[in-house]
Amino acid sequence: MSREWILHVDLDQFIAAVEILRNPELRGKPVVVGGSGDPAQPRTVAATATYEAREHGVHSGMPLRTALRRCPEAVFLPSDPPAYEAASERVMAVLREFPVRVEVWGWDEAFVGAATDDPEALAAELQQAVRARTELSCSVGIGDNKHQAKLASAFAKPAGIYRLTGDNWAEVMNDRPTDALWGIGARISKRLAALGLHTVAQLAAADPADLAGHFGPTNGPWYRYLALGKGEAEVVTTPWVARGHSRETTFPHDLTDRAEITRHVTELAERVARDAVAEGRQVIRVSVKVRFAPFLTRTRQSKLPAPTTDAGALSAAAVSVLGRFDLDRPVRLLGVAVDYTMPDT
DNA sequence: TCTGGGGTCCTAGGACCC
DNA sequence: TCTGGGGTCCTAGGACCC
Repeated sequence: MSREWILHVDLDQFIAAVEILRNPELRGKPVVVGGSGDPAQPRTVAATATYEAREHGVHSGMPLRTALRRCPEAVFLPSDPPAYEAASERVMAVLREFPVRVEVWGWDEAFVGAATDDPEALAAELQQAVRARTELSCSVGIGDNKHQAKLASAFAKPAGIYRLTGDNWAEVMNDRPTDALWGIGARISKRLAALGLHTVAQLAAADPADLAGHFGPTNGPWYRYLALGKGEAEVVTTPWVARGHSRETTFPHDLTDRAEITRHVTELAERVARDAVAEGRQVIRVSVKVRFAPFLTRTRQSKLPAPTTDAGALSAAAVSVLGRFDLDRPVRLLGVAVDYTMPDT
């Protein structure tokens, strides 16, 4: 008797795997990918590191200069988003050939909805097809909903299959810390711990009204739902409509000259305008982000009088918003973000 | 370890209006 | 008149995720 399952397909070491596919000599070596690939460049971090590099204490998010210190023999490669995008599309195309529903969740992940009486067999077929057609390895999690399937794929790594459902949720998850849940990070986990809620089981047993008082009417009760193993179970196959778009730059060295800062904001706004035109979207709000040295981030935003994609109008708006900052400290990052008008609203 | 870039969603507070 | 309450819009910031 077949029923609905949610599978989470997670490509293993995706970025590194794509790089190794292009250059097989990298296989088995410590490889670090990030930025322009120059480990001497300050303020650049690793997007990913292979297991061989991780053995030296290198991990994603680590500054490249630190990675170089820890693993001088590592191969440093520049990040190449178009290559990852192309590889990702090949994988998603393989998944779509099955009689399933596919919801793409970033470059290296997808949720798959399927009616089957043997989800493990389907998972194995997906893995084999992806490997045969793209030479990429993936892990597959099986669940009643996206939350369970997502956690399950992490337990399946590398290249495995794992089932996490209401049947084994408590047994597998109850004693884990709250940040094991998908949607609870270090900050919330710490605040929960301060309330005496350290484990998933403790959070599941907490009073929803109490949680609402501490974390808001939506978030508080939602954290408890996560701890109970609940989650979204609908696989949406229609393409995602982006809410907005942004461009930002961290400068290798701080900016102090006002004219130079204004010039960079103008350029970022023009890039965002080109992106909006390319995506065929109208802009309704413009935000400017300034990160001051050493690491203080501030944003200012402004709703436009009317939707537009005009580069001149967007840069003028961004520069006007920039004028509301006190630029009395060195600047390490500038960003321009826009919100799009949404169809049917 | 001196901390990227690109997203999404939620919350809180003030303005404004009735 | 010195003062209520609700609804909505806008802004700034925080948290999370890949």
